[in-house]
Amino acid sequence: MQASELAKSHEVSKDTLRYYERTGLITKPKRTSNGYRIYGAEHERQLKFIKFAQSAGFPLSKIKEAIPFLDSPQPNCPRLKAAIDEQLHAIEAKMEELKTAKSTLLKWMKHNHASTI
Amino acid sequence: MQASELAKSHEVSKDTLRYYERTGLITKPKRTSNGYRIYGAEHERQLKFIKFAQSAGFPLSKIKEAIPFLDSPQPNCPRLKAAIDEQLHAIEAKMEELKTAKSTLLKWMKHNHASTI
DNA sequence: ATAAAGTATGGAGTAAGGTCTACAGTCAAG
DNA sequence: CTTGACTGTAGACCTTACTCCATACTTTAT
Repeated sequence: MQASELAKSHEVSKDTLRYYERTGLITKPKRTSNGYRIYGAEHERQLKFIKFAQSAGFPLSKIKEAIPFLDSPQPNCPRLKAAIDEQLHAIEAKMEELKTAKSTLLKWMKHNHASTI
Repeated sequence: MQASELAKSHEVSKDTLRYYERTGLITKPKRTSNGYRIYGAEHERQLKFIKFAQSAGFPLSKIKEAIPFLDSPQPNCPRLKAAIDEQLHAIEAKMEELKTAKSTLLKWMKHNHASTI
């Protein structure tokens, strides 16, 4: 698979693919004799994971740490488990924050002036 | 009130105060004869508002637009109301996203490998 | 054969929200 | 009167996650 095909099917730009490669988020693809990158199923898995993890709020730096475990031989990696756990807590915290923000906005909406804050 | 007092009491750095002033987020404070800034209750209100609005997810650019209405003579500003409404929707959307991310993480936690994604 | 489209490279630029540096004037204490 | 803490300035730098640029080679289509 060439760059543009992978890019299109995963809704990223070719630049982003190169960026992910540079920063070690995805593994370096093999090249054709002319130097063109050849991507495979491995890269699709990685991209899928990256997109999910991003939507779950992980920064790329954290995602990068997890990538090696993606096709890990040991399925019950405790480090990965810990990372997930940590992120679950982060998500809960963020949801609490949003709830608070929401109720403050609602209160403010009613009174409609800053002293409510 | 001098810079460091305001900075400390509102948990921002003096640099941030200067940054906010430069970018028009807070009003320019008067100066003593030697050039030192003198902050007042006005600035405290502004900082309080900025911090709240940030926690509600507003970017500084949006916050800046709202600052003039903070002590607005018209209490029912429709533009402000619209902005709040918009942000409320953004918050709801974000919460939905988080819920999805959370349930995916939980599923993943059970199966504990990437194919779950 | 030639042009359009695809790929490659290193490096610069962007946006947001600060943070830091270097240099200088000012004020309170010993 | 000097030392140290505080204040000021302009402007460079930081982090994150890209995005764009100039330039150049290859492949595909007409």
